[in-house]
Amino acid sequence: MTADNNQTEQVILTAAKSVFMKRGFAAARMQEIADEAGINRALLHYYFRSKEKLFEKIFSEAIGNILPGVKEIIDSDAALFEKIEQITARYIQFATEQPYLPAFVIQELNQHPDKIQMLFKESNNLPDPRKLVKQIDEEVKAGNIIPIQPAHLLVNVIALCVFPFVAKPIIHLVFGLSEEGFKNFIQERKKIVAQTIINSIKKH
Amino acid sequence: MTADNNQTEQVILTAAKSVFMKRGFAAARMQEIADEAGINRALLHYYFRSKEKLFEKIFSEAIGNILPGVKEIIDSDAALFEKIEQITARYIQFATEQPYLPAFVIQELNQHPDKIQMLFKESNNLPDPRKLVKQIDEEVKAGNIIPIQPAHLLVNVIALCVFPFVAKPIIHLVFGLSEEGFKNFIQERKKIVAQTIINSIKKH
DNA sequence: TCGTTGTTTAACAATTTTGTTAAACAATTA
DNA sequence: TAATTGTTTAACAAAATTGTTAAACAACGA
Repeated sequence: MTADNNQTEQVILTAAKSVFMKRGFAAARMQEIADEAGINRALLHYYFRSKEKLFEKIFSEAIGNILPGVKEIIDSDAALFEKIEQITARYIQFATEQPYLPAFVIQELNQHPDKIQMLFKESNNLPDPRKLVKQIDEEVKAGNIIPIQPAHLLVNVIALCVFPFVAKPIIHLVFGLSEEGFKNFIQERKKIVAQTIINSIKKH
Repeated sequence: MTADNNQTEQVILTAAKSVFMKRGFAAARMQEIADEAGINRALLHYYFRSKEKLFEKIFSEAIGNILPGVKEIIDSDAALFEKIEQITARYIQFATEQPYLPAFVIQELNQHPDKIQMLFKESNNLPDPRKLVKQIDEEVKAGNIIPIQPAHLLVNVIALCVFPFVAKPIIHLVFGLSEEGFKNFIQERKKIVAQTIINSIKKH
């Protein structure tokens, strides 16, 4: 042997993640994964029997990566505006580190909703929005924010965080941004998203 | 012959659009398109030589369908808040009628940015945001709205409109919505998105 | 009625992709 | 040093998919 068991397994997983996220399941090629891992296809199947199995591992890992952080914030005892700031900061930071991930998850989710929903449920980290929903409802009743349905507020938060990553090529195209310009744009959003959301629900 | 030239061509295009949008280019199968069109694969190639050619036709048609409307609003002389209301209403209406389209465009755009950007440019309907950008800058200078960079404001608008369609399966999952419930949720957003955006830039 | 055009059927070629296998080899461990 | 485990090579089997072709047929217009 050249490297130990665990090391190549990790190399393969890293390569597989990269290729699956760039291409999506259907367009991903085992050969490309092998190349990117610096090994051959035979060894790929030696470690992970099939493309499907490899994919499931990657996908589970990916969502296991996002969900706990969101769950933690949602369940915390922080005040609403604070939570919004935490969620946006965390989400944008995360997507900055793994820019292909949101589009990848969404893509596969749209193509095999049932299968993917299973993987989500199996992860046992699906955030339960009920506590946060209640918190929002109470802020509304207390008159601290304008009346808004919690579901819409939450979708607004996630939308503003995630969408720019998903629509990156369009943003490049429409605003004529360079790679550098896009990075800068994203950094700005760390402040702007929370501010936008909070302004939108503050009482005037 | 059974139907005239133009009729089957249209039937094929409709089927192809449906399949490409559900599956994306890589996962779409010529057989499925033929089935959905109620014809056979041979005839598919008789009309459109290859999968690629068929795809390009579908994609060009799809963007040719979105862009003019947005362009029209952007270039109009309406006041800013009015424009925001028009854009959101139009966008959500459009995505309601073609719910797979946003995810589809985004997916292909992420997978072949160069090729797809070409198709966008060829369409000659790429909205030029400069006029709207100027309008926003002026509203800021006039003190009518809080200071915000136009690019962020525009991205916010599109994000709030489009994201729910792209993330439909997640929304179903997290909020436990039925198909009916989702439709309802979208209808609510027609009002909420414009309101959210306008609140977020109004002076307090 | 004849020719044209659209259409189906069925078979098939070509290509791509996934997955398997056997043989040889390398490095580590007992 | 011998057994084990990881790894490569290369060839190949199997399946899926795209694209082509020839033959027959149906409908319509000239």
